[in-house]
Amino acid sequence: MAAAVRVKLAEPGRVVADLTLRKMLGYNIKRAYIVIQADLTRLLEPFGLRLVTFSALSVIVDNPDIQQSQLARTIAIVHPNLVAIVDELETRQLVERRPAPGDRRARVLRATAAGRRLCEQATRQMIRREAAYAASVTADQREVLFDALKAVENSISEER
Amino acid sequence: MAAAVRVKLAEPGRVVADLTLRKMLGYNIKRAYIVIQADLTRLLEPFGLRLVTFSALSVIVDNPDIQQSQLARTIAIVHPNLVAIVDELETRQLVERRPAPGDRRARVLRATAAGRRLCEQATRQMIRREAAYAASVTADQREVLFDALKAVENSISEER
DNA sequence: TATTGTTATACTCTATAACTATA
DNA sequence: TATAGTTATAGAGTATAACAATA
Repeated sequence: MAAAVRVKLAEPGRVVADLTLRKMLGYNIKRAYIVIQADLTRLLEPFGLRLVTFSALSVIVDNPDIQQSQLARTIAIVHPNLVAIVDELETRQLVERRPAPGDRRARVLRATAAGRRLCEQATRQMIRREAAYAASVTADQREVLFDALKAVENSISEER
Repeated sequence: MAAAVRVKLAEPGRVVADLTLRKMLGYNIKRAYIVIQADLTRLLEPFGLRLVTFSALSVIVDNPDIQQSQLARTIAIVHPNLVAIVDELETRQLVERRPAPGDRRARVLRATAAGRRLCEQATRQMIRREAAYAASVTADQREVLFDALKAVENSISEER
């Protein structure tokens, strides 16, 4: 006669696990994103930058005289939300809005010397922080990680 | 005599790139997370589930009689926010709140038959969708991706 | 008719403070 | 004194609609 199977319930102290979820990329990437995002947000705080303002500044530095609409598309935010971001950077005199030559609707963005300097400092810190993440994986793994993230991102984006 | 270097500006049509940002894990993971998250949210819509309600349901199914506080810690959300999530699942009769034996403060969560069924169906769809992502990377790359994400997540979490 | 920049607005997600009832 | 569940609330982040100016 078979003994009754006793289902193990969740008492305090019992190990509770998200085993099913951990098999899914969506869940793993969310968990990793949350901690990285919090970590980098903290890192940028002394510079008075948020992740989005840093991203915007970085792209402006790399692409002098970029239009706001181009910037919005590049960093994947809807254009109404970019206004406050550029306002913030402009108020701190890190970037300038100038009339776009040849299109009187548009305005082009250019980083000031102070903006370029701040961006450089922040970027240096970010790279250093990233190196700390990389310490937990090999160089090969890091490369695969980057390539796989982009491949997945593109495979989904291209569908719609 | 050297010709004056003409800086290429951002005209409409010019390729604008986030090259500096793309060297950073934080940026790549954010971009990938956004598209995956949107994709999976769409997938769960027909089930009447959001990503977080699906996560909660999945952990409850896997851990019968888990306490709310344990669940909150497991899926990394602060406990006040779990209340509405469990309310939602309970209203739809996917889970039940029961008094916790031995601790009259606590309540334990158990999935109903309907909850288990819905979770199973949703999980099957999620796994199928994940397989589509996996098609853009090799099996080896997928494994490295998962391991690297967890390694990075843990390397940051352990610091604080 | 479409696009650029803008304002206003709403909705989701996440975080904190504070309460109650128990331990 | 600390913990479990709860309520209320506030702050990010993100999305849509609608407008003026211009293409």
